[in-house]
Amino acid sequence: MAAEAGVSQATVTRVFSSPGLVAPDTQQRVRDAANRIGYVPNAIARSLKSQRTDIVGAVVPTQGEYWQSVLTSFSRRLADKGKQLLLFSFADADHVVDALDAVEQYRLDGLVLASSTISQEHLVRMRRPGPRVVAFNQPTATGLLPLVSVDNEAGTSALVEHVAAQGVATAMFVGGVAEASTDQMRYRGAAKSLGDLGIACPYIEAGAFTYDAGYKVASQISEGLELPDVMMVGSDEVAFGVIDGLRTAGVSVPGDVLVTGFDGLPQASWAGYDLTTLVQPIDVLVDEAIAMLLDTEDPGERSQVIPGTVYEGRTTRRIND
Amino acid sequence: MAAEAGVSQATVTRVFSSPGLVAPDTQQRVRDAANRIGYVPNAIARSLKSQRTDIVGAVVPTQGEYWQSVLTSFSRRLADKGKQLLLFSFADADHVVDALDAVEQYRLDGLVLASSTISQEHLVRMRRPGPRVVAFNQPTATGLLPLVSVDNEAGTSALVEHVAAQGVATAMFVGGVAEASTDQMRYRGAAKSLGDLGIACPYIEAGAFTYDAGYKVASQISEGLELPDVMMVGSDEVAFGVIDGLRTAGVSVPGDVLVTGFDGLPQASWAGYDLTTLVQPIDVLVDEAIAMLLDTEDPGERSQVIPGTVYEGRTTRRIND
DNA sequence: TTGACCTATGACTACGTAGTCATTATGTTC
DNA sequence: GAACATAATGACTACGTAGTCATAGGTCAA
Repeated sequence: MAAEAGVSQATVTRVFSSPGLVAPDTQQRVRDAANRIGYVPNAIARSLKSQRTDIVGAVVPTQGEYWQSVLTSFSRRLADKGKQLLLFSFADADHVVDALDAVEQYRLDGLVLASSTISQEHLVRMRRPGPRVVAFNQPTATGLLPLVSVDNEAGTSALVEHVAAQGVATAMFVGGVAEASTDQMRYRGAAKSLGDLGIACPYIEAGAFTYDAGYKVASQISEGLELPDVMMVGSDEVAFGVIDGLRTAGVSVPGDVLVTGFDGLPQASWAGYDLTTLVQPIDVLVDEAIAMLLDTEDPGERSQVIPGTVYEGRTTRRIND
Repeated sequence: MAAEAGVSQATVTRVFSSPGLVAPDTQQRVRDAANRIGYVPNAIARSLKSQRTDIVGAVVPTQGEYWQSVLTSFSRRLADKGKQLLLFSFADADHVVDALDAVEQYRLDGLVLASSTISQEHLVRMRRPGPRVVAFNQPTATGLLPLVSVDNEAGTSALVEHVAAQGVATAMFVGGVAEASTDQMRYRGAAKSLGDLGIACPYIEAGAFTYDAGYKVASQISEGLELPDVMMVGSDEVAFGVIDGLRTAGVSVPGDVLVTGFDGLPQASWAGYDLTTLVQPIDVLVDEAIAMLLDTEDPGERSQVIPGTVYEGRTTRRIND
């Protein structure tokens, strides 16, 4: 390439990385030559030399509407900053290790660990010098890694407050996976706030954060016939299943049972469900996470817990109009 | 690192890339040293030298349930093969160029162009020596790039066949974006097959491949009061909006109008919708695309058009039981 | 015992860039 | 016009690996 343009390699580099240092006509000569032979700067070589890849890694589970929207948000925000997103996904917890192994080989500018099912052991392992690491919506990481999370506990509390205003006497919490730290926080917020009102809140585990799991649980519960006034579900996706399960069993939502979700997925506001839920400000969370990864100023291991907002849908509206 | 283990750099490399060539005890010595000082092979340097990154790029729009599931599928399949996925996403067509620019700098092992809105001009630009490129579900690319796609035209034909069996006299096609090549193919299949039955099929453009666009269109149409027997919608996501829009306006689906979708999203089989749709075998499409990218054997610019299957949901069931 | 052969390892170079330093040409000041 | 600052460029090296070639020792059969 340098030969083609009749200049030194150093000048070629300058044209593409600091054009201000090269005379206009030389610059033109180099660019012409580049177009002629299809030269494009090699990001791999640049990364090797500069020790910066301009790539941020994300370890994310392959399933779940919520994670997909988080991923989308990350991708978009990073693109705005000229960074790329390298995706390490894993189907089940066993494969997390594979993903983490791969992560270390690439010298990423930063790494996002998003998933409520990464074990503490694995989290600790990522606490090392080198690229910044941020845990995303993963309360387990508290104290182990810098963390960005929605305020799960306050979230379900706020939902309880809203639901209580509709007048309820009995309640139930439908979680996804009991081991998940988000699930625990959300249940705690609900149980505590309901307890303050003198309402008990049994925990039922759906078994997964999926529509099917919610559907199945709702079917079983509606067979048992002891329906509570409100079912607080740990995630929107599960809540959709719960609603459909109840309705299929002939139970009216919100006529017979109120239902709340958590996450604020786009589908929550779809007319078919119009689910009352705690909306996570995903873009805010993501921006915060990116800032923590890339801000060279502040190397502090601060963590951020950001509040969500309650979306009041039809699934908690007592008076049908 | 070599010094720490008391061996040459070449031996260190061998331990991590071709362990068979190193004596067991030497190997142990190297691994111990690596653990001691936290050494991990540098994928950047390896890529520079070997001219292989083990990374496949994907240019995908940031929005749309369908693309998200495609992305998920790619990520998972690639991980199985020890490859990583570098995500280049773009919000609107203007940003595609930025993504393509970035793509060229990284020497990727392959590139997937997934989006029905990348212009032919941009597609042609990617026709260059170097990494393999595959267009995904993007009929525009026919003849320009190797293509993997579901058979859009045959898909809507199959849907017509199913719908016709329910007995319909009038029809309508609700597309997302008229310029999108997938939209065109799908409409063509529907119009042709309906035409064979002597049924006209006007095209209505929702304006976007979104729930909201579908909802809005359905609201407007139901105000006009000239509802057809069946509304064939160009994508599931739009179809959900159409269904909710109709139902909100007091129109029964499938009582008054039958509705079909296209894509086969997970939500299609949710009890709330149970949408009749053309299910794309995404994993098959993705596997095929990956094979085309990575198979060193067959350098042919073959293209693959893969048939989908009709899922018969409640939205086309005439007799309510 | 000797040559053929295999195993385990080291020495060396290239991959394409960025950064440091050196060099030359071009002004600029008194 | 001498001394000096500035702009534009080249030469050179290191980043960490993979692949090629060379070397040292060991095994085996004739």
